[in-house]
Amino acid sequence: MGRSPCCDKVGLKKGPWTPEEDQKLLAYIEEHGHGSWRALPAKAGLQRCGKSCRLRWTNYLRPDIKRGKFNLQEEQTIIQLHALLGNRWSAIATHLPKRTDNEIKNYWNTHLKKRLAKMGIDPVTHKSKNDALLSIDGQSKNAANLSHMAQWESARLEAEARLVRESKLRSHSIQHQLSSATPGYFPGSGSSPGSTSTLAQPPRSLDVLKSWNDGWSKSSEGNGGGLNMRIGDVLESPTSTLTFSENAPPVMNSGAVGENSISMIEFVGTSGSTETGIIKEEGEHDWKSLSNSSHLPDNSVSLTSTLHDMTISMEAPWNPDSLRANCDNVHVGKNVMEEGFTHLLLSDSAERSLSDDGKDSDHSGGSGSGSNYYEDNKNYWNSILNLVNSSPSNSPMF
DNA sequence: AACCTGGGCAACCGCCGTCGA
DNA sequence: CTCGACGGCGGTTGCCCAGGT
Repeated sequence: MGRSPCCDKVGLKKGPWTPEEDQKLLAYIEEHGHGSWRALPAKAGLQRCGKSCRLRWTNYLRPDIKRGKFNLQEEQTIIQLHALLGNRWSAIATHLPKRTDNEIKNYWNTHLKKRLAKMGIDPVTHKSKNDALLSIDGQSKNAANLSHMAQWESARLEAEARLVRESKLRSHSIQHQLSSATPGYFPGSGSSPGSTSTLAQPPRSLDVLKSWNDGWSKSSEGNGGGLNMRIGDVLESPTSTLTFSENAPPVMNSGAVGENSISMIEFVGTSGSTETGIIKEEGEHDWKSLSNSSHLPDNSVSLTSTLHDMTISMEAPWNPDSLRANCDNVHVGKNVMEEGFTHLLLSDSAERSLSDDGKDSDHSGGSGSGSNYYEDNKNYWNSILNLVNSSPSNSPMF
């Protein structure tokens, strides 16, 4: 704070880069590596600030960047990871190694966000907007929301742990590469240094973990009873850390859980409501064609990503270490990635789409489709967990 | 042909976390 | 422990261009 902007210096150029500038930057980095970004412009003969050079390099000039249209799988990955991680573009970018966080962010803001909105899905919460209109009794609502929160955070914990592990691995491998490559740039290396944010980058934070712990610590002091958490706080910001009300501990079914421990969340579904959005958009050929080609009765495809209607069973205390170990044991097959994802996101969820008359079905009482819905939900989120637990390099989609 | 408008994207801005002196 | 330098991140801006009027 109070620090002067890096480009305050008079004479430094701003705005679009010229081919000559690109060439200078490229040539310098290829020869010397970027080293200190602040010192680079002078050495490379550029009238730019170091930050501008870094951005130009990471977002445009880097040789391992894949440009052009996002394919369907990339879109799905972005959507699902966004559901987990929120606007943490760099984290999302780690699963799309050839895409920059900036590119993903732009694509989200200009395409995917609008698409989800048109489908009736809140792009922030990834919930159907119809949810807000459904009225259910207070307790079940609280329970559902608590479950929502718990599952959400569980998935995010997994993702966070995954990032920790990946960054460690990357740091390790990069140390190896450093011995044989120019600093800061590894031309021709088989495995790219990753996206913008993956270059030996430590995870940004484990704020979720911390919050969870904090919340749980608080809860241990509380009555451990009701479902009184502040729903809005939890639900409205997938990117935020958790907020627990003073007297409203998250409810864990299990008995005592030690301080600083986290209870394992298990996806145990119940019947419940259906929240859907319907894709009926002209011109969304990829999505639409998929729906047509599969076993769908019509063009209606619902994209259900809710976390409702799950109950959680807190079975055993766990901690970040156990979580990490748990992640290590997860192996995701190619089929899961290729079929499960597409299927779950586009086809599977379509089976619970709304009817064309737009009338939402009433599932509050747990209709006969509830168990299927539960299965779908479980599979959906398991697939996301699989995604975040799979190494990008292992993923067949890359 | 000229003008308007909206979409897409590169780049900038400001804040934050980390690290070393 | 403090402070400054630095890099990274997410939000936002503004330019460019294509399509419409």
